[in-house]
Amino acid sequence: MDKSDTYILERQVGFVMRRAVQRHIAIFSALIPEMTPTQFAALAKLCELGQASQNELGRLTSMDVATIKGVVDRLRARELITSAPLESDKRRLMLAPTRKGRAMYRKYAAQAAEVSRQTLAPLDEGEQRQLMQLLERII
Amino acid sequence: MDKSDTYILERQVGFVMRRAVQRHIAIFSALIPEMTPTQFAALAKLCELGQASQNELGRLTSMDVATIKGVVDRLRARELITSAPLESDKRRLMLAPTRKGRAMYRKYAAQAAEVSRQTLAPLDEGEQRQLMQLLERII
DNA sequence: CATATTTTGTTTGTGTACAAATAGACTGTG
DNA sequence: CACAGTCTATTTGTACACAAACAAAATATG
Repeated sequence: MDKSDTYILERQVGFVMRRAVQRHIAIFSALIPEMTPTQFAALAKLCELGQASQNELGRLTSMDVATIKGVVDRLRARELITSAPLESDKRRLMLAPTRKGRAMYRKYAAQAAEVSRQTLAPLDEGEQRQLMQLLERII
Repeated sequence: MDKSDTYILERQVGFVMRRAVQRHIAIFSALIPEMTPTQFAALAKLCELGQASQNELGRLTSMDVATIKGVVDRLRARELITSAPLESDKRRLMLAPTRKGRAMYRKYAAQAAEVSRQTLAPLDEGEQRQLMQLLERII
């Protein structure tokens, strides 16, 4: 039995990425316990755009239709965003941040950047850039 | 408003890693539709160990107690593993792969390695090693 | 114009992932 | 021995994540 054809869980990208994501989420929820990374991503993107349909927002935040629906429902329940059917295209549900949602985004944007900083803290600046570039290429 | 203090979702490690994991899982389920990455990880580790308690297996595969329970339940339902309380310590639930479970692991170990290969395919060998090393340091 | 196709959103079902509460079994220390 | 603290497993509740099936609205194409 050659060692090279042994499957070693700890050396698989999927396993290592899953653990890195776990650590990232732990850092996020320590710094921003008020919402999840996913919710913040959706809110941030919607604040950046001003408004967007649910489908559009899902595509831009890499969430499928069922996932974005749940996230939007929870953000709306907390009155961070509003939703209304579009007159000119009744299929589409237009979303926009509320005043409260924009305030929430402004309040935590700096913290969210700090989450990224802490996640990457074990690496020096060059390594951080490298990691980001490599990750972007395997998306 | 300085561009440098703008929060850009696409440049956050968490977001990029989440997308990379999504792609990885898509590759995995295309190559191994029979089980999930998590289930395969637990089965692989258990085959490597021969046997382990549920708690131990959870720690070694980075799954918390509730998560590993669900995974174990599903693997047992498919008769890929067995479980039995340990005589010498009645708190512990000892797990072991069944013959069928070991066969399943052998059958898909090469495919699972191929999943890692395809996930990293956009990178050359040096870059692949680099990415793995950088990821391991932010765990 | 008529209808085939596409787009958007919803619903249902399954599978991670984690927090918090609970219960039973073990261990250590007085 | 007693019992406080720890360990293992279970349960409940919430939140992604995705597949598949569905309905309604819009668009394309003949």
